Amino acid sequence: MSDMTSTADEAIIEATLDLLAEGSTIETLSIEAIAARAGVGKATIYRRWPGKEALLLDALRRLKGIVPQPAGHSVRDDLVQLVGAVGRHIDPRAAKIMPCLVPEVNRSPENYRLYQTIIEPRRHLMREVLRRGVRSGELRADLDVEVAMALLTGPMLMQRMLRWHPELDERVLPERIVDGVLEGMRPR
Amino acid sequence: MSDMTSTADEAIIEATLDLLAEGSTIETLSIEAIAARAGVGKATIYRRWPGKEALLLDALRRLKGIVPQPAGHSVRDDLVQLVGAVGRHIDPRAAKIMPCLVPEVNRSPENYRLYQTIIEPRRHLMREVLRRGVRSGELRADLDVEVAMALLTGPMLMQRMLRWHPELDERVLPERIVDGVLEGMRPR
DNA sequence: ACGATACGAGACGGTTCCGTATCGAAAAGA
DNA sequence: TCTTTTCGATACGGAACCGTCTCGTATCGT
Repeated sequence: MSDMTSTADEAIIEATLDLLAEGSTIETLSIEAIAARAGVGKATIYRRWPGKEALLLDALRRLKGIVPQPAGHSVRDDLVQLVGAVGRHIDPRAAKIMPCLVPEVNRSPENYRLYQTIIEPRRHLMREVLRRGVRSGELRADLDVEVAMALLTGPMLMQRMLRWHPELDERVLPERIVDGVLEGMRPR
Repeated sequence: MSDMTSTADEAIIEATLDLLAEGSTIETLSIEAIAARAGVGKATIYRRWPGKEALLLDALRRLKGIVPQPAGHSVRDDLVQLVGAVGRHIDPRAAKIMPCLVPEVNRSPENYRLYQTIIEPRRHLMREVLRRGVRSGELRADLDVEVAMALLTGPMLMQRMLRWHPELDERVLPERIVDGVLEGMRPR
C-alpha cells in the first residue's frame, strides 16, 4: 500500500473504540474480540502493544477532544462555551465510553493522576476566565474559584454521564447552569 | 444457632459487598470468589439466587441509606443537609461501590429506570424544599426548580464519585455549594 | 436418638480468553 | 525477479469461572 501509516494500527484502535461504544466494559473487552472485529490476527496486536492496558491508553488518547478556546467577549459567554464543552468530545462514541472509565479512575492512584492530567488544561482555562471576571468586576470579588468551578462543571458532567435529571434538556443546559450560578437563587 | 435469620445469607451478601468495595468490578466479581470469601459452597449461593444479577440486586439494596428528613427551619439549612446526603450512604463501602454502577446505569434502560426509582424519593424531598423557599420568598419567584436541583446535587455527586476537584474539602462542601448557588457569582 | 435437611467442599465438563508459536500467502525491498 | 518481512489465521496449553452434582458432615425438629 502507498498509505504509509499502518492500516492495521488504525483498524485495531477503531475496533477497540467500536466495541467499547457498543457496550463492552473494559474487563469484558478481549484481545480476541478486538482482533476479530479488526480483521487482524491476535499476534498483530501483541506485536504492537504489550497488552490490553497499553492498547486502551492509545485508543482513549484518540478520543480526547481539542481544548476549546474561549472567545473572550463576556465572561458569561465564555463560561457558557466552556460548560458546554464539559464531557463533550469530538468522537460521538466518547459519550458511551466515558462512563465506563469512572470505576477505573477510582481504582488506582495512577489512573486518577492520569485522569487529572487530561482534564487539567480545561480546568485551567475555566479558572482563568473566572479570575478575569473577578478582575473586571463581572464576578464578585470574594469568589471562591475552586468552588465556582465545581458549581459550573458538576451539573453538566452529571447530566452527560448519567442523565441524572431526566427532565433536563441537555442542549440549553449550559446556558441555564451559567445563568443560574451567576444570578443565584435568592431574590435580588 | 438461636440466631434464626440465615447466617449464610448474611455472609454471602457481606462477602459480595466486601469484594466490590475492595475493587472488584461487577463483571470481575465471580460467584466462586464470593463463595470462597463467605466460607460457603457455591451451591448454597445458587440455592438462594438464580444468578449473579439477582444476588447483586439484593446486596445493593442493603446499601441504600435512609431518606433524610429535613429539619424545616430555614430553606438554606435544609438544603445544606440534603446536599450533604447526596451520594452518602449508611455503609462506608458504598463510596467505593457506587462508581462501579455508573456504567451499568447507562447500559440498559431497565437499569436506568431502577436507578431513577431509587433516587426519586430524595429528589422529591429537595424539590419540596425548593418550592417552599419560593413560596416563603427565601428563593426567587421565577426559580427553575429542576435546574436548581442539578446545580445543587451535581457538584456534590461529582466530588463524591471521582474527586473531580482535588483541592475541595468534602466536609465543608455542602455549605459552600448551597451558599454559592444561593448568592450567585455576580456582585450584589 | 434418629431421620430429614441444609451445609462446606470440591470434582466435573464446558466455555472463554490469555499469550505464544507456526505456517502459507501477500507485500516490500533489492 | 528473488529474498525478506509482515500479515491473517489458527492451533495450542494454561487459567479462570460457569452452573451442576455428589459427597460426607453438622444441625435441627420431634
